[in-house]
Amino acid sequence: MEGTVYQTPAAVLRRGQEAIGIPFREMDKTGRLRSGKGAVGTVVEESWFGYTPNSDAEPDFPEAGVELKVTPYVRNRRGLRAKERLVGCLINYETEWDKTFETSDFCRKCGTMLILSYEHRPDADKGDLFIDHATLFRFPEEDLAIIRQDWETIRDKIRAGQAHLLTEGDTLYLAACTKGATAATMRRQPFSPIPAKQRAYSLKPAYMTRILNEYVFGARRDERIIQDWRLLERQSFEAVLLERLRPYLGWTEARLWAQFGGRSAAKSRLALLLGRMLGVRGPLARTAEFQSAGICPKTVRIQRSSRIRESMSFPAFRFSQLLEETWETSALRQQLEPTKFLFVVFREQADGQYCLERVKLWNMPAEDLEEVRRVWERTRALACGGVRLCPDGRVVRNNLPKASESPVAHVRPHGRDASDVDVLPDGTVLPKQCFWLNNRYIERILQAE
DNA sequence: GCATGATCATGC
DNA sequence: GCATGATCATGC
Repeated sequence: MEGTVYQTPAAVLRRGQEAIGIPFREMDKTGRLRSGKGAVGTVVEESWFGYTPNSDAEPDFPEAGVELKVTPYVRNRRGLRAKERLVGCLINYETEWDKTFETSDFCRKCGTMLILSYEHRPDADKGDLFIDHATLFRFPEEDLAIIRQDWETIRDKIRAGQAHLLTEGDTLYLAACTKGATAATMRRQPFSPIPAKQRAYSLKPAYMTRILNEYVFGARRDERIIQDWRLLERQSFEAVLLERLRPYLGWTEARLWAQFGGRSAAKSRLALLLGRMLGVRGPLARTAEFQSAGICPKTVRIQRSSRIRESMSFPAFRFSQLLEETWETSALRQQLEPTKFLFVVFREQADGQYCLERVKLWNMPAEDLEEVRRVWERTRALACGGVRLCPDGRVVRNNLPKASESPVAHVRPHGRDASDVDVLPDGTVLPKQCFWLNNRYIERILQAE
């Protein structure tokens, strides 16, 4: 309470446990919820623990060495999912480059956290929500190995004078997310004159989802690709993946199926094979590492002509939803920015068979994400009465952004068929659409080394 | 050969 | 039944 000094982690935990089940309305002594100012996290800090919120590099309870995190989750038909990333502390470009992981601001601040979880229900009044679990959390060694590599990736980019090129997709669990009133909040960086966006250490939504499921709610552990985390002391996660796959490079699809047994005609069959090659029994996307890092496998077939025939689709959007979003909150940005894509590349041989050529872990560079943003903004602008439809033989042409108009992305239909439609605010009916990454763009990514 | 619109096949 | 990842088909 007011003035209470919590000396030990156990004392902080005890106070956290006492908060379970109390509606935020009852907890709130300063009327924050009523005024709409400040999130529930602030209410818990101020009214329940009795201290002033800070975002500096010290943990919230310095004597106990514990940082407090109040974090929401949502339930859907597929279970429980973190509602948002968990933000730690600001990244001080001027000082962090000179540290080790152990002495970093992130480690000092978030090495031990008290995680208070609550279910976010969109239609409920915030005051009715309440904390349901209090968990003292330290990163398990196997996660820490990946987080340390992530931290080093961020530090190395600062050292290389590339803080302005940081993006969430650079890393697996720990990310450098933009932070500030606007993304335009700029900071100086020590090794380049170019100003960089202010960023904070954060745990990605996908990793938070696993923390909640596995460590807070005690769900069954997900299958691991890497059994022995000590491997990660010497090699990056990517290097371990590549090493496991090396024996199968050059194999045809038929030979791979012969090796692993079974067969599938599914369009995702190449991704299935990838799971077998990595020695995973269940779906690859369900493994702890892929799940936590939000790695998105994409199979790519390169034709004899060196061309990739198909562009890469994303889930269909609805124009009504597009108009409600800002770029910062948009589904498209969320699908791209924190995501690592695992390209599984098969190349067509002279006999027409496709052979595994390589795999590549990739995330979209910041400047290309900006180009996607322009395409997104043009689409959004057109949605307000600007879409023109023009029947042409058996197809209906439109004026949405085309592949020929951007080096990176375009918009195209993506429904079950022509009867699978969406409606514009002005009542115009057109086939469901989605954003695509241009096949030319994917070719460029895979050509670059 | 390529861009664009249209549709397929699977898994949940 | 539907969303999703992936591929097909037409016309220039």
